[in-house]
Amino acid sequence: MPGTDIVLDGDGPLHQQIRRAIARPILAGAWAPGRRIPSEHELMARFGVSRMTVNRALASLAGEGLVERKRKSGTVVAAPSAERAVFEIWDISAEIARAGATHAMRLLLRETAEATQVEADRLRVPTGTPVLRLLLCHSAKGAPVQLEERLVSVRAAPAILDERFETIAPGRWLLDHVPWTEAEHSIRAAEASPEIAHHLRIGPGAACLVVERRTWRGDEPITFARLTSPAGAQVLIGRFRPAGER
Amino acid sequence: MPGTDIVLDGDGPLHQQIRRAIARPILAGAWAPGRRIPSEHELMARFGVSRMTVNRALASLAGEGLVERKRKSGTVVAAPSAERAVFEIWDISAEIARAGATHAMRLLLRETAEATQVEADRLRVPTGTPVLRLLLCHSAKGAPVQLEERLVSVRAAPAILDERFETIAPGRWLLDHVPWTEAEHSIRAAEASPEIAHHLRIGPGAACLVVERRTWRGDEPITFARLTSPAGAQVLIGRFRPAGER
DNA sequence: CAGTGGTCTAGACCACCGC
DNA sequence: CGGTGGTCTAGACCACTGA
Repeated sequence: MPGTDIVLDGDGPLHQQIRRAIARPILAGAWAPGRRIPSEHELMARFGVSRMTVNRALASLAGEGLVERKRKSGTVVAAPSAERAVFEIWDISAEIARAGATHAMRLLLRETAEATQVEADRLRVPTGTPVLRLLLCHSAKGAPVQLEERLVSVRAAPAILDERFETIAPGRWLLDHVPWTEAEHSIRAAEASPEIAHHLRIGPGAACLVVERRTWRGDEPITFARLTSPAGAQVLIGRFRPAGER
Repeated sequence: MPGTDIVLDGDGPLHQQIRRAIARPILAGAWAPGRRIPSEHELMARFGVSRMTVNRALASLAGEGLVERKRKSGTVVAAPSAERAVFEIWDISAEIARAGATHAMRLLLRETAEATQVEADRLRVPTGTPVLRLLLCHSAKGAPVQLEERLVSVRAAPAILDERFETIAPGRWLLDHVPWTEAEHSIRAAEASPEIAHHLRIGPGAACLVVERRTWRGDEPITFARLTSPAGAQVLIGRFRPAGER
Protein backbone atom coordinates (compact mmCIF):
# COMPACT_ATOMS: atom_id res chain seq x y z
CA MET A 1 0.00 0.00 0.00
CA PRO A 2 1.61 3.31 -1.01
CA GLY A 3 1.22 6.39 1.13
CA THR A 4 1.22 4.60 4.44
CA ASP A 5 3.45 6.92 6.35
CA ILE A 6 3.80 4.86 9.49
CA VAL A 7 7.29 5.03 10.90
CA LEU A 8 8.67 4.24 14.33
CA ASP A 9 10.35 7.07 16.19
CA GLY A 10 12.73 4.88 18.17
CA ASP A 11 11.58 6.43 21.44
CA GLY A 12 10.51 4.11 24.22
CA PRO A 13 9.02 0.60 24.14
CA LEU A 14 8.16 -0.90 20.78
CA HIS A 15 4.45 -1.27 21.52
CA GLN A 16 4.22 2.44 22.35
CA GLN A 17 6.12 3.38 19.22
CA ILE A 18 3.74 1.32 17.12
CA ARG A 19 0.79 2.81 18.93
CA ARG A 20 1.98 6.34 18.29
CA ALA A 21 2.84 5.56 14.70
CA ILE A 22 -0.77 4.59 14.09
CA ALA A 23 -2.44 7.12 16.40
CA ARG A 24 -0.60 10.04 14.79
CA PRO A 25 -2.19 9.96 11.32
CA ILE A 26 -5.59 9.19 12.84
CA LEU A 27 -5.54 12.14 15.23
CA ALA A 28 -4.11 14.39 12.53
CA GLY A 29 -7.03 13.48 10.33
CA ALA A 30 -4.81 12.02 7.60
CA TRP A 31 -6.56 8.68 7.91
CA ALA A 32 -10.30 9.02 7.48
CA PRO A 33 -12.76 7.03 9.58
CA GLY A 34 -13.36 3.63 8.04
CA ARG A 35 -9.90 3.44 6.53
CA ARG A 36 -8.44 0.00 6.98
CA ILE A 37 -5.31 -0.39 9.08
CA PRO A 38 -2.77 -3.05 8.07
CA SER A 39 -3.43 -6.40 9.68
CA GLU A 40 -1.37 -7.64 12.59
CA HIS A 41 0.56 -9.93 10.26
CA GLU A 42 1.45 -7.09 7.92
CA LEU A 43 2.60 -4.90 10.81
CA MET A 44 4.66 -7.78 12.24
CA ALA A 45 6.50 -8.04 8.95
CA ARG A 46 6.85 -4.30 8.44
CA PHE A 47 8.34 -3.60 11.86
CA GLY A 48 10.02 -6.93 12.45
CA VAL A 49 8.31 -7.54 15.78
CA SER A 50 6.24 -10.35 17.20
CA ARG A 51 2.49 -10.47 16.87
CA MET A 52 1.96 -9.99 20.62
CA THR A 53 3.69 -6.63 20.42
CA VAL A 54 1.57 -5.46 17.51
CA ASN A 55 -1.54 -6.78 19.20
CA ARG A 56 -0.75 -4.88 22.37
CA ALA A 57 -0.53 -1.61 20.47
CA LEU A 58 -3.71 -2.17 18.49
CA ALA A 59 -5.69 -3.46 21.46
CA SER A 60 -4.75 -0.34 23.35
CA LEU A 61 -5.88 1.92 20.50
CA ALA A 62 -9.13 -0.01 20.34
CA GLY A 63 -9.59 0.48 24.08
CA GLU A 64 -9.39 4.23 23.60
CA GLY A 65 -11.85 4.14 20.75
CA LEU A 66 -9.44 5.31 18.07
CA VAL A 67 -9.87 2.14 16.04
CA GLU A 68 -12.42 -0.63 15.79
CA ARG A 69 -11.44 -4.22 15.38
CA LYS A 70 -13.46 -7.04 13.94
CA ARG A 71 -12.44 -10.56 13.26
CA LYS A 72 -12.00 -11.36 9.66
CA SER A 73 -12.74 -7.85 8.46
CA GLY A 74 -9.76 -6.33 10.25
CA THR A 75 -9.00 -3.06 12.01
CA VAL A 76 -10.38 0.25 10.79
CA VAL A 77 -10.18 3.87 11.93
CA ALA A 78 -13.14 4.61 14.20
CA ALA A 79 -15.51 7.52 13.72
CA PRO A 80 -14.65 10.28 16.21
CA SER A 81 -17.08 10.13 19.11
CA ALA A 82 -18.62 13.02 20.98
CA GLU A 83 -16.93 11.66 24.06
CA ARG A 84 -13.53 12.00 22.52
CA ALA A 85 -14.36 15.52 21.44
CA VAL A 86 -15.30 16.45 24.96
CA PHE A 87 -12.28 15.14 26.70
CA GLU A 88 -9.60 15.46 24.08
CA ILE A 89 -10.18 18.01 21.45
CA TRP A 90 -12.03 20.95 22.90
CA ASP A 91 -12.03 22.76 19.63
CA ILE A 92 -15.20 24.85 19.74
CA SER A 93 -15.11 25.71 16.07
CA ALA A 94 -15.01 22.04 15.11
CA GLU A 95 -17.86 21.28 17.49
CA ILE A 96 -19.99 24.02 16.04
CA ALA A 97 -19.19 22.88 12.52
CA ARG A 98 -20.14 19.32 13.42
CA ALA A 99 -23.48 20.59 14.67
CA GLY A 100 -23.98 22.07 11.22
CA ALA A 101 -23.87 25.72 12.25
CA THR A 102 -21.57 28.47 11.05
CA HIS A 103 -18.85 29.51 13.42
CA ALA A 104 -17.61 33.05 13.89
CA MET A 105 -14.97 34.38 16.23
CA ARG A 106 -14.21 37.85 17.47
CA LEU A 107 -10.85 38.73 18.99
CA LEU A 108 -11.52 41.16 21.82
CA LEU A 109 -8.08 41.32 23.39
CA ARG A 110 -4.59 40.25 22.47
CA GLU A 111 -1.61 41.45 24.43
CA THR A 112 1.66 40.22 25.82
CA ALA A 113 2.48 40.91 29.43
CA GLU A 114 4.19 39.56 32.48
CA ALA A 115 1.91 37.29 34.47
CA THR A 116 0.21 38.94 37.42
CA GLN A 117 -0.09 37.03 40.65
CA VAL A 118 -3.56 35.77 39.72
CA GLU A 119 -2.51 34.77 36.21
CA ALA A 120 0.59 33.04 37.49
CA ASP A 121 -1.58 30.97 39.84
CA ARG A 122 -3.90 30.01 37.03
CA LEU A 123 -1.18 29.06 34.60
CA ARG A 124 0.93 27.46 37.37
CA VAL A 125 3.98 29.55 36.50
CA PRO A 126 6.01 32.05 38.55
CA THR A 127 4.74 35.63 38.76
CA GLY A 128 6.28 37.76 36.01
CA THR A 129 6.51 34.97 33.43
CA PRO A 130 5.85 36.35 29.93
CA VAL A 131 2.35 35.43 28.80
CA LEU A 132 0.01 36.12 25.94
CA ARG A 133 -3.45 37.25 27.06
CA LEU A 134 -6.37 36.53 24.78
CA LEU A 135 -10.07 37.18 24.98
CA LEU A 136 -12.35 35.84 22.27
CA CYS A 137 -16.04 35.43 21.71
CA HIS A 138 -17.23 32.45 19.67
CA SER A 139 -20.60 32.54 17.94
CA ALA A 140 -22.78 30.02 16.19
CA LYS A 141 -25.44 31.26 13.79
CA GLY A 142 -24.71 34.77 14.97
CA ALA A 143 -25.42 34.09 18.66
CA PRO A 144 -22.57 34.15 21.19
CA VAL A 145 -22.00 30.65 22.55
CA GLN A 146 -18.69 30.81 24.33
CA LEU A 147 -16.35 33.35 25.83
CA GLU A 148 -12.73 32.24 25.83
CA GLU A 149 -10.29 33.78 28.27
CA ARG A 150 -6.85 32.39 27.63
CA LEU A 151 -3.32 32.68 28.88
CA VAL A 152 -0.45 31.15 26.93
CA SER A 153 3.06 30.79 28.25
CA VAL A 154 5.29 32.47 25.71
CA ARG A 155 8.20 30.27 26.67
CA ALA A 156 6.20 27.13 25.90
CA ALA A 157 4.94 28.45 22.56
CA PRO A 158 7.07 31.35 21.28
CA ALA A 159 5.74 31.01 17.74
CA ILE A 160 2.31 32.07 18.96
CA LEU A 161 3.50 35.71 18.95
CA ASP A 162 3.40 35.62 15.14
CA GLU A 163 -0.19 34.40 14.96
CA ARG A 164 -3.02 36.93 14.55
CA PHE A 165 -5.94 34.56 15.24
CA GLU A 166 -8.11 35.99 12.54
CA THR A 167 -9.25 32.64 11.20
CA ILE A 168 -7.84 29.97 13.48
CA ALA A 169 -8.85 29.68 17.12
CA PRO A 170 -6.08 29.67 19.72
CA GLY A 171 -7.07 26.22 20.96
CA ARG A 172 -6.81 24.82 17.47
CA TRP A 173 -3.51 26.58 16.84
CA LEU A 174 -2.02 25.19 20.03
CA LEU A 175 -3.22 21.68 19.25
CA ASP A 176 -1.54 21.94 15.86
CA HIS A 177 1.72 23.50 17.00
CA VAL A 178 2.47 22.50 20.59
CA PRO A 179 2.28 18.84 21.61
CA TRP A 180 0.82 18.38 25.08
CA THR A 181 1.29 15.48 27.42
CA GLU A 182 -1.17 16.26 30.18
CA ALA A 183 -4.40 18.19 30.57
CA GLU A 184 -6.68 19.03 33.44
CA HIS A 185 -10.29 20.11 33.15
CA SER A 186 -12.50 21.49 35.82
CA ILE A 187 -16.18 21.95 35.21
CA ARG A 188 -18.63 23.97 37.25
CA ALA A 189 -21.68 26.17 37.03
CA ALA A 190 -21.46 29.88 37.78
CA GLU A 191 -23.49 33.03 37.47
CA ALA A 192 -22.37 35.40 34.73
CA SER A 193 -20.40 38.42 35.87
CA PRO A 194 -21.54 41.72 34.34
CA GLU A 195 -18.60 41.69 31.93
CA ILE A 196 -19.16 38.13 30.78
CA ALA A 197 -22.89 38.71 30.53
CA HIS A 198 -22.21 41.68 28.30
CA HIS A 199 -20.02 39.72 25.91
CA LEU A 200 -22.38 36.75 25.77
CA ARG A 201 -25.45 39.01 25.50
CA ILE A 202 -27.18 37.42 28.46
CA GLY A 203 -28.48 38.88 31.68
CA PRO A 204 -26.01 39.40 34.51
CA GLY A 205 -26.32 36.52 36.96
CA ALA A 206 -27.56 34.12 34.30
CA ALA A 207 -26.40 30.52 34.67
CA CYS A 208 -23.25 29.57 32.77
CA LEU A 209 -21.18 26.47 32.33
CA VAL A 210 -17.53 27.19 33.05
CA VAL A 211 -14.81 24.85 31.86
CA GLU A 212 -11.23 25.57 32.81
CA ARG A 213 -8.50 23.72 31.03
CA ARG A 214 -4.80 23.61 31.73
CA THR A 215 -2.30 21.79 29.58
CA TRP A 216 1.30 20.85 30.11
CA ARG A 217 4.11 19.53 28.04
CA GLY A 218 5.96 17.45 30.58
CA ASP A 219 6.34 19.79 33.56
CA GLU A 220 6.08 22.95 31.46
CA PRO A 221 2.69 24.70 31.58
CA ILE A 222 1.46 25.66 28.12
CA THR A 223 -1.90 27.32 28.48
CA PHE A 224 -4.84 28.09 30.70
CA ALA A 225 -8.27 28.60 29.17
CA ARG A 226 -11.53 29.51 30.83
CA LEU A 227 -14.44 28.75 28.55
CA THR A 228 -17.75 30.21 29.62
CA SER A 229 -20.98 29.21 27.87
CA PRO A 230 -24.56 30.24 28.56
CA ALA A 231 -26.72 27.55 30.15
CA GLY A 232 -28.03 25.27 27.46
CA ALA A 233 -25.48 26.24 24.82
CA GLN A 234 -23.24 23.37 25.75
CA VAL A 235 -23.71 19.90 27.14
CA LEU A 236 -20.76 17.67 27.91
CA ILE A 237 -21.34 14.01 27.38
CA GLY A 238 -19.19 11.11 28.45
CA ARG A 239 -19.58 7.37 28.29
CA PHE A 240 -17.85 5.16 30.77
CA ARG A 241 -17.40 1.61 31.85
CA PRO A 242 -16.65 0.26 35.29
CA ALA A 243 -13.03 0.41 36.36
CA GLY A 244 -12.89 -3.37 36.50
CA GLU A 245 -13.85 -3.78 32.87
CA ARG A 246 -12.09 -3.51 29.56
CA MET B 1 -1.58 -14.46 53.23
CA PRO B 2 -4.92 -15.11 54.93
CA GLY B 3 -7.91 -12.96 54.12
CA THR B 4 -7.04 -12.39 50.50
CA ASP B 5 -10.42 -13.00 48.99
CA ILE B 6 -9.41 -12.92 45.36
CA VAL B 7 -11.29 -15.48 43.35
CA LEU B 8 -11.91 -15.85 39.65
CA ASP B 9 -15.52 -15.82 38.50
CA GLY B 10 -14.98 -18.00 35.44
CA ASP B 11 -16.62 -15.40 33.21
CA GLY B 12 -14.75 -14.31 30.11
CA PRO B 13 -11.02 -14.15 29.34
CA LEU B 14 -8.60 -14.97 32.11
CA HIS B 15 -6.92 -11.57 32.14
CA GLN B 16 -10.29 -9.89 32.65
CA GLN B 17 -11.20 -12.29 35.42
CA ILE B 18 -7.94 -11.53 37.18
CA ARG B 19 -8.45 -7.83 36.65
CA ARG B 20 -11.93 -7.95 38.15
CA ALA B 21 -10.80 -10.14 41.01
CA ILE B 22 -8.33 -7.46 42.03
CA ALA B 23 -10.41 -4.41 41.11
CA ARG B 24 -13.38 -5.62 43.14
CA PRO B 25 -11.91 -5.37 46.65
CA ILE B 26 -10.19 -2.12 45.73
CA LEU B 27 -13.35 -0.42 44.49
CA ALA B 28 -15.33 -1.85 47.40
CA GLY B 29 -12.85 -0.27 49.77
CA ALA B 30 -11.86 -3.61 51.31
CA TRP B 31 -8.25 -3.03 50.32
CA ALA B 32 -6.93 0.24 51.67
CA PRO B 33 -4.64 2.47 49.61
CA GLY B 34 -1.03 1.42 50.04
CA ARG B 35 -1.93 -2.22 50.59
CA ARG B 36 0.42 -4.48 48.74
CA ILE B 37 -0.97 -6.70 46.00
CA PRO B 38 0.57 -10.15 45.51
CA SER B 39 3.46 -10.13 43.06
CA GLU B 40 3.08 -11.40 39.53
CA HIS B 41 4.82 -14.62 40.50
CA GLU B 42 2.44 -15.25 43.38
CA LEU B 43 -0.59 -14.60 41.19
CA MET B 44 0.81 -16.89 38.49
CA ALA B 45 1.03 -19.69 41.01
CA ARG B 46 -2.32 -18.95 42.63
CA PHE B 47 -4.29 -18.92 39.41
CA GLY B 48 -2.15 -21.30 37.41
CA VAL B 49 -1.66 -18.89 34.51
CA SER B 50 1.36 -17.51 32.73
CA ARG B 51 3.06 -14.36 33.80
CA MET B 52 2.01 -12.50 30.63
CA THR B 53 -1.60 -12.98 31.57
CA VAL B 54 -1.14 -11.67 35.09
CA ASN B 55 0.92 -8.80 33.77
CA ARG B 56 -1.76 -7.85 31.31
CA ALA B 57 -4.34 -7.60 34.09
CA LEU B 58 -2.11 -5.61 36.42
CA ALA B 59 -0.81 -3.29 33.70
CA SER B 60 -4.37 -2.50 32.78
CA LEU B 61 -5.31 -1.70 36.38
CA ALA B 62 -2.24 0.50 36.62
CA GLY B 63 -3.31 2.30 33.45
CA GLU B 64 -6.62 3.16 35.06
CA GLY B 65 -4.93 4.39 38.19
CA LEU B 66 -6.34 1.75 40.52
CA VAL B 67 -2.91 0.46 41.44
CA GLU B 68 0.63 1.75 41.31
CA ARG B 69 3.51 -0.42 40.31
CA LYS B 70 7.16 -0.01 41.16
CA ARG B 71 10.01 -2.28 40.37
CA LYS B 72 11.35 -4.12 43.33
CA SER B 73 8.79 -2.68 45.75
CA GLY B 74 5.84 -4.27 43.94
CA THR B 75 2.25 -3.31 43.23
CA VAL B 76 0.14 -1.40 45.74
CA VAL B 77 -3.41 -0.05 45.85
CA ALA B 78 -3.36 3.55 44.66
CA ALA B 79 -4.92 6.41 46.56
CA PRO B 80 -8.33 7.23 45.07
CA SER B 81 -8.12 10.31 42.88
CA ALA B 82 -10.73 12.99 42.49
CA GLU B 83 -10.77 12.11 38.82
CA ARG B 84 -11.87 8.58 39.50
CA ALA B 85 -14.59 9.81 41.80
CA VAL B 86 -15.92 12.07 39.08
CA PHE B 87 -16.13 9.53 36.35
CA GLU B 88 -16.71 6.30 38.16
CA ILE B 89 -18.19 6.45 41.56
CA TRP B 90 -20.57 9.34 41.81
CA ASP B 91 -21.39 8.56 45.38
CA ILE B 92 -22.17 11.95 46.88
CA SER B 93 -22.07 10.73 50.46
CA ALA B 94 -18.56 9.37 49.98
CA GLU B 95 -17.46 12.59 48.35
CA ILE B 96 -18.81 14.65 51.19
CA ALA B 97 -17.18 12.37 53.72
CA ARG B 98 -13.87 12.66 51.90
CA ALA B 99 -14.12 16.42 52.12
CA GLY B 100 -14.39 16.00 55.87
CA ALA B 101 -17.99 17.16 56.23
CA THR B 102 -20.97 15.35 57.68
CA HIS B 103 -23.47 14.03 55.21
CA ALA B 104 -27.21 13.98 55.72
CA MET B 105 -29.92 12.79 53.38
CA ARG B 106 -33.64 13.45 53.32
CA LEU B 107 -36.00 11.19 51.40
CA LEU B 108 -38.69 13.43 49.91
CA LEU B 109 -40.44 10.95 47.66
CA ARG B 110 -40.46 7.22 47.16
CA GLU B 111 -43.11 5.56 45.05
CA THR B 112 -43.51 2.85 42.49
CA ALA B 113 -45.35 3.58 39.29
CA GLU B 114 -45.51 2.81 35.62
CA ALA B 115 -43.18 5.03 33.64
CA THR B 116 -44.80 8.06 32.04
CA GLN B 117 -43.80 9.05 28.54
CA VAL B 118 -41.21 11.50 29.85
CA GLU B 119 -39.80 9.04 32.35
CA ALA B 120 -39.65 6.29 29.76
CA ASP B 121 -37.62 8.57 27.49
CA ARG B 122 -35.22 9.40 30.28
CA LEU B 123 -34.71 5.82 31.39
CA ARG B 124 -34.73 4.56 27.79
CA VAL B 125 -37.46 2.01 28.50
CA PRO B 126 -40.94 1.57 27.01
CA THR B 127 -43.76 3.66 28.45
CA GLY B 128 -45.52 1.81 31.24
CA THR B 129 -42.44 -0.03 32.50
CA PRO B 130 -42.56 -0.38 36.31
CA VAL B 131 -40.21 2.12 37.92
CA LEU B 132 -39.28 3.35 41.35
CA ARG B 133 -39.35 7.14 41.68
CA LEU B 134 -37.09 8.75 44.24
CA LEU B 135 -36.42 12.30 45.27
CA LEU B 136 -33.71 13.02 47.82
CA CYS B 137 -31.90 16.01 49.15
CA HIS B 138 -28.28 15.61 50.23
CA SER B 139 -26.73 18.02 52.71
CA ALA B 140 -23.23 18.72 53.94
CA LYS B 141 -22.81 20.53 57.24
CA GLY B 142 -26.53 21.16 57.27
CA ALA B 143 -26.62 22.97 53.91
CA PRO B 144 -28.30 21.35 50.91
CA VAL B 145 -25.70 20.48 48.28
CA GLN B 146 -27.47 18.20 45.87
CA LEU B 147 -30.96 17.29 44.82
CA GLU B 148 -31.25 13.77 43.45
CA GLU B 149 -34.14 12.86 41.17
CA ARG B 150 -33.91 9.20 40.33
CA LEU B 151 -35.76 6.56 38.37
CA VAL B 152 -34.91 2.89 38.81
CA SER B 153 -36.14 0.13 36.56
CA VAL B 154 -37.80 -2.39 38.84
CA ARG B 155 -37.07 -5.18 36.40
CA ALA B 156 -33.35 -4.45 36.50
CA ALA B 157 -33.24 -4.19 40.30
CA PRO B 158 -36.28 -5.86 41.91
CA ALA B 159 -34.61 -6.05 45.32
CA ILE B 160 -34.67 -2.27 45.53
CA LEU B 161 -38.34 -2.43 46.52
CA ASP B 162 -37.27 -3.74 49.92
CA GLU B 163 -34.87 -0.91 50.59
CA ARG B 164 -36.04 2.10 52.62
CA PHE B 165 -33.05 4.39 51.93
CA GLU B 166 -32.88 5.69 55.45
CA THR B 167 -29.14 5.40 55.76
CA ILE B 168 -27.80 4.31 52.38
CA ALA B 169 -28.09 6.50 49.29
CA PRO B 170 -29.74 4.95 46.22
CA GLY B 171 -26.59 5.44 44.15
CA ARG B 172 -24.53 3.57 46.71
CA TRP B 173 -27.13 0.83 47.02
CA LEU B 174 -27.21 0.31 43.27
CA LEU B 175 -23.42 0.25 43.04
CA ASP B 176 -23.40 -2.43 45.71
CA HIS B 177 -26.24 -4.56 44.38
CA VAL B 178 -26.52 -4.17 40.61
CA PRO B 179 -23.43 -4.55 38.45
CA TRP B 180 -23.38 -2.08 35.58
CA THR B 181 -21.52 -2.36 32.33
CA GLU B 182 -22.06 1.04 30.78
CA ALA B 183 -22.76 4.55 31.98
CA GLU B 184 -23.43 7.86 30.31
CA HIS B 185 -23.05 11.26 31.91
CA SER B 186 -24.21 14.54 30.60
CA ILE B 187 -23.17 17.75 32.27
CA ARG B 188 -24.68 21.17 31.82
CA ALA B 189 -25.52 24.38 33.62
CA ALA B 190 -29.13 25.37 34.23
CA GLU B 191 -31.17 27.85 36.19
CA ALA B 192 -32.99 26.45 39.19
CA SER B 193 -36.68 25.83 38.74
CA PRO B 194 -38.87 27.09 41.60
CA GLU B 195 -39.25 23.58 42.97
CA ILE B 196 -35.56 22.78 42.85
CA ALA B 197 -34.69 26.18 44.27
CA HIS B 198 -37.04 25.50 47.16
CA HIS B 199 -35.43 22.17 48.01
CA LEU B 200 -31.88 23.50 47.69
CA ARG B 201 -32.77 26.72 49.55
CA ILE B 202 -31.49 28.95 46.79
CA GLY B 203 -33.19 31.65 44.78
CA PRO B 204 -35.25 30.58 41.79
CA GLY B 205 -33.20 31.06 38.64
CA ALA B 206 -29.90 30.63 40.49
CA ALA B 207 -27.18 28.82 38.55
CA CYS B 208 -26.92 25.08 39.07
CA LEU B 209 -24.74 22.29 37.79
CA VAL B 210 -26.86 19.45 36.46
CA VAL B 211 -25.41 16.01 35.95
CA GLU B 212 -27.56 13.33 34.41
CA ARG B 213 -26.40 9.77 34.62
CA ARG B 214 -27.79 6.69 32.97
CA THR B 215 -26.48 3.21 33.59
CA TRP B 216 -27.04 -0.06 31.81
CA ARG B 217 -26.32 -3.66 32.44
CA GLY B 218 -25.75 -4.91 28.94
CA ASP B 219 -28.72 -3.58 27.01
CA GLU B 220 -30.94 -3.33 30.08
CA PRO B 221 -31.37 0.19 31.50
CA ILE B 222 -30.92 0.27 35.26
CA THR B 223 -31.32 3.81 36.44
CA PHE B 224 -31.53 7.45 35.50
CA ALA B 225 -30.39 10.09 37.96
CA ARG B 226 -30.50 13.84 37.68
CA LEU B 227 -28.21 15.43 40.22
CA THR B 228 -28.62 19.16 40.66
CA SER B 229 -26.13 21.16 42.72
CA PRO B 230 -25.98 24.88 43.43
CA ALA B 231 -23.21 26.74 41.61
CA GLY B 232 -19.99 26.40 43.53
CA ALA B 233 -21.10 23.39 45.57
CA GLN B 234 -19.52 21.02 43.11
CA VAL B 235 -16.59 21.12 40.73
CA LEU B 236 -15.82 18.20 38.45
CA ILE B 237 -12.17 17.63 37.76
CA GLY B 238 -10.61 15.37 35.20
CA ARG B 239 -7.06 14.72 34.12
CA PHE B 240 -6.33 13.47 30.66
CA ARG B 241 -3.54 12.54 28.34
CA PRO B 242 -3.47 12.67 24.56
CA ALA B 243 -5.11 9.71 22.85
CA GLY B 244 -1.80 8.63 21.38
CA GLU B 245 -0.11 8.24 24.75
CA ARG B 246 -0.14 5.72 27.55
C1' DC C 1 -12.94 -22.08 3.77
C1' DA C 2 -9.41 -18.84 4.96
C1' DG C 3 -8.21 -14.43 7.00
C1' DT C 4 -8.51 -11.96 11.03
C1' DG C 5 -8.23 -10.86 15.74
C1' DG C 6 -8.48 -12.84 20.93
C1' DT C 7 -6.16 -15.18 23.98
C1' DC C 8 -2.72 -17.82 26.30
C1' DT C 9 1.83 -20.06 27.17
C1' DA C 10 6.76 -20.74 28.50
C1' DG C 11 10.55 -18.62 28.51
C1' DA C 12 13.86 -14.88 28.06
C1' DC C 13 16.57 -10.56 28.90
C1' DC C 14 16.69 -6.26 31.04
C1' DA C 15 16.28 -2.13 34.37
C1' DC C 16 15.42 -0.70 38.66
C1' DC C 17 16.22 -0.46 43.45
C1' DG C 18 15.98 -1.95 48.41
C1' DC C 19 18.79 -4.62 51.31
C1' DC D 1 22.67 -9.37 45.34
C1' DG D 2 17.98 -10.79 44.39
C1' DG D 3 13.09 -9.60 43.90
C1' DT D 4 10.25 -6.93 41.17
C1' DG D 5 8.02 -5.31 37.12
C1' DG D 6 8.71 -4.04 31.75
C1' DT D 7 9.16 -5.84 27.67
C1' DC D 8 9.55 -9.00 23.91
C1' DT D 9 9.47 -13.49 21.35
C1' DA D 10 7.75 -17.65 18.82
C1' DG D 11 4.34 -20.32 18.65
C1' DA D 12 -0.20 -22.18 19.56
C1' DC D 13 -5.31 -22.84 19.62
C1' DC D 14 -9.65 -20.83 19.07
C1' DA D 15 -13.83 -17.92 17.54
C1' DC D 16 -15.77 -15.24 14.43
C1' DT D 17 -17.25 -13.96 9.94
C1' DG D 18 -16.90 -12.45 5.03
C1' DA D 19 -16.41 -14.35 0.51
